Amino acid sequence: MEQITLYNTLAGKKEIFKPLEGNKVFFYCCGPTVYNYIHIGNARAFVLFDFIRRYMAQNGYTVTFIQNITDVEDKIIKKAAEEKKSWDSVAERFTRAFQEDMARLGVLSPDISPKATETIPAMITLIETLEKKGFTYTISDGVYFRVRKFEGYGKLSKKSLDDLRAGSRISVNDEKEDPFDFALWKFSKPGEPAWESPWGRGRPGWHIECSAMSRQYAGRTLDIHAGGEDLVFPHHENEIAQSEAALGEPLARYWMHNAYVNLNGAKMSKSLGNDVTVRSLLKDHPPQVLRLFLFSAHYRKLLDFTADALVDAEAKYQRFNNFFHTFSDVEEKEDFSLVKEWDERVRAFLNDDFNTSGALGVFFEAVAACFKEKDPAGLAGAVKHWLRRWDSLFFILPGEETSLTGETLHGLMEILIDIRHRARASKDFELADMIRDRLKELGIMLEDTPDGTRYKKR
RNA sequence: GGCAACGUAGCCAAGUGGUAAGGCAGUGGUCUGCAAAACCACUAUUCACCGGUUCGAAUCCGGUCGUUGCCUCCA
Repeated sequence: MEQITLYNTLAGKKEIFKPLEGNKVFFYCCGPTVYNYIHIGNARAFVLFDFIRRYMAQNGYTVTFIQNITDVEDKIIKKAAEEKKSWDSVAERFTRAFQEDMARLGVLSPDISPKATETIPAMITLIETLEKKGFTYTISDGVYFRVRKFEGYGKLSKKSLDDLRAGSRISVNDEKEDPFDFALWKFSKPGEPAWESPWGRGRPGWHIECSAMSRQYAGRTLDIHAGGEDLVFPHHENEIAQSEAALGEPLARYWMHNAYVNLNGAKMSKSLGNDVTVRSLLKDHPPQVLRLFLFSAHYRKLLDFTADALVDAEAKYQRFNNFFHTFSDVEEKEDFSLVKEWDERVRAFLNDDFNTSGALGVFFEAVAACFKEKDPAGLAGAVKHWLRRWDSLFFILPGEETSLTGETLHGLMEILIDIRHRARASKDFELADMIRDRLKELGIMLEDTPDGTRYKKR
């Protein structure tokens, strides 16, 4: 079992990761609210935590990965009203879109993927417990959590209620005892989705679902609770408050948060309308390129999504592509002794708070070493095998079929290459170049090497 | 206004006490009919700035400036 160090937001520092019991890891990651297509910033969190989950699973931990789908929420209702559709059809459509985007990005399905609407009984039970302990009160539009009564409020985000109040921009609802009290249960207006509850017909508040689900599916304190940096306050702070107030034990031991993706220097956000969807990016870029972009910086560091950044990621992808293409005749073979040092460095980087950027650097060093070797066949075979193994986790390498497949096509290519060879021999470069240019238009690149001409599909 | 994070070459970025990984771009060369790919050489005596601690600091401490974010739904 690898020893992993990770940055725990709750502790405010890196800590050695130790599951509550043995090698069992209950890992909860906040999922999407399904009212729109996800953007590249959303994808950062999902790609990252899927990566971490799989790295752990491949290294001796038994991971149960839980990721909710928020399928009832104000924004979904709003979107449905705009489109004149039912709220549940909107939720269904974007749930499917989310799952498709994830699959294309190479993100595995969670072990458990509960929907908010399927977990309402557990939420009601939790609110009842809070009510018994005096943490709730009811006003005209819903049941609220009494933030002041929970002693540790602010321990995750390192904020005190008084600091927050000083700079508060939130509009104060006169009925609320404190502006930071939040809704556990919202009463429904006519036409809005509604479930029966002891307090009246309504729907759950946003924060309660993660608390209820993690309890229902893990049954105890989580080992890891993860999400984007913007969820620290108030979402995760509120989850902690309600869970710990109700159950008297920690909600999670380790809290992990990824930094944002900015768009040309400013925050990318669905609500600001400057988001770039994964769906649109996948039209022009293979998923590997998007993942290379996402892995290019440490996850706790801000990533700026720019045209240059995408060009950079494309170039990295091409570098790998050229490597596999150049050594396409070399058979992959397992020879760990040749790659041992690189492998240890990659592991050291990943074990130190999942430093994917450092790990990528090692991959490129290995690639460069193969190109530099005078007789690289032995090394390249081992590096190819080694990279492919890591790629089951990273998913950044080009697929196997970079050269044309199919015997007929191959035969045709041989003919064209032969004609061009003859043209060159008789110094008919016009013809030779025409063949090369026309093939290029089809996306087939010719390369003249000392061992003859070869081709690849771009 | 309050609270944070970050600031490493033209760009991206790793490195958190022992003397600057890696990728892209650039320049010169090798190879080529010309290319492509690849290789070789060059490209930060220096890590925003100013002090301090230390034998030694990009790395620790204090201050200054700058960027970004959170304080409202948000990955």
